[in-house]
Amino acid sequence: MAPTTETPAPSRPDSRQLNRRELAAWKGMLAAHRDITAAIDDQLKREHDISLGFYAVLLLLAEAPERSMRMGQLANGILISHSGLTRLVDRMVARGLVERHTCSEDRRGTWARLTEAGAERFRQARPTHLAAIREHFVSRLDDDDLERLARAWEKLEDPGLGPAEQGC
Amino acid sequence: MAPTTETPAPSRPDSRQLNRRELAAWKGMLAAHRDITAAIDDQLKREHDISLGFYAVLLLLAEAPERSMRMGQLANGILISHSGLTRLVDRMVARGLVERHTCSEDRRGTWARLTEAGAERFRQARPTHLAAIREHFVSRLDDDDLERLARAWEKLEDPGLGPAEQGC
DNA sequence: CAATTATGGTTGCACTGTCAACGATCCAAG
DNA sequence: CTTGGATCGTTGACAGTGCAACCATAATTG
Repeated sequence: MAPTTETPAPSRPDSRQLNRRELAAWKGMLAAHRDITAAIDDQLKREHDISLGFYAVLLLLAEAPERSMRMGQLANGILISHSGLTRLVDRMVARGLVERHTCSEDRRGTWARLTEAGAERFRQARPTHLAAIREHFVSRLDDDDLERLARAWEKLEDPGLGPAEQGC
Repeated sequence: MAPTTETPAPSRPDSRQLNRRELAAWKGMLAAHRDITAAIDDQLKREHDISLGFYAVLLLLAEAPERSMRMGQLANGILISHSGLTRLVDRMVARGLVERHTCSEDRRGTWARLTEAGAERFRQARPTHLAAIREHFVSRLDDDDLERLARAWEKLEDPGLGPAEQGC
């Protein structure tokens, strides 16, 4: 049950300390995630005046039929709470990137639809977003690294949760 | 300049689209980070009534000489803004886990010191934190995975930034 | 020493997010 | 129908964060 121990003498009752390799793998992910997402967010803000949250919504809507999604779908898609999405969409509406319209079939529901300005903003921002992911992440790893990473993430997926579709 | 293209015909001017492997490696990191940190944060809150932010401060202080650090060091250590740290420490002081005391050498400066209650809380929470990292991350990967991950993170480190010591 | 500049930390404000409570609407059971 | 519960989205109260401005103190320089 404990096939791999690096420290020969686990003398302390400080059970389950992480060894150097485990620590590097763990802390490295935290640092990489923090640095890369911050860099991408900064760049989107500087060059296109939108946050990463805005971008996520633009992406999902741009790829959706009719450029529209129900609020709930959208919230699940970008993994944010319903109330969080309400306010995020509020801000995007205020900026003219998205518009709300209630649907006739289910009058509880609300559709969020990309405006033409929103679609245009997305077209402008997407190359920046892709280039930033390349610059800070993809281009620094070789194919083998990427393949291994992808497999590792699969092993980490929690079976309890659904697939949680999220945009790129 | 484009050594690896998976799609044979990059027909669109949609330059630099990510291929499937790249996308899986990237999105997987986002999902894994989100899920794991949320799980750890929840568990710390449930079992020890502290957030991950609290834990980071407890950890750094517990390992520091005199259980004390200057506010600035601490902010750098957990990678938060100075103002963010001020308020984080405010909350910890209010809960009796940390105390402030100005230092005599440089009277601009402030030390944050772990109280006995804070040290005790850390002793209680640490096994939970370590076990959670094992459960959600380390135990699902083999030694080879961990080694590859650790190497990958090194490749991603931005040389512009300092080493950014952070606790486990 | 005085004047200037740099540094450490806190505060005001805005932004972003969550949770719990709510109003509206739909649907299912009687 | 109508009543009772589920579902969809919004709102209020609040936690947490960053930025820029600020005060106090130190360090530098004339």
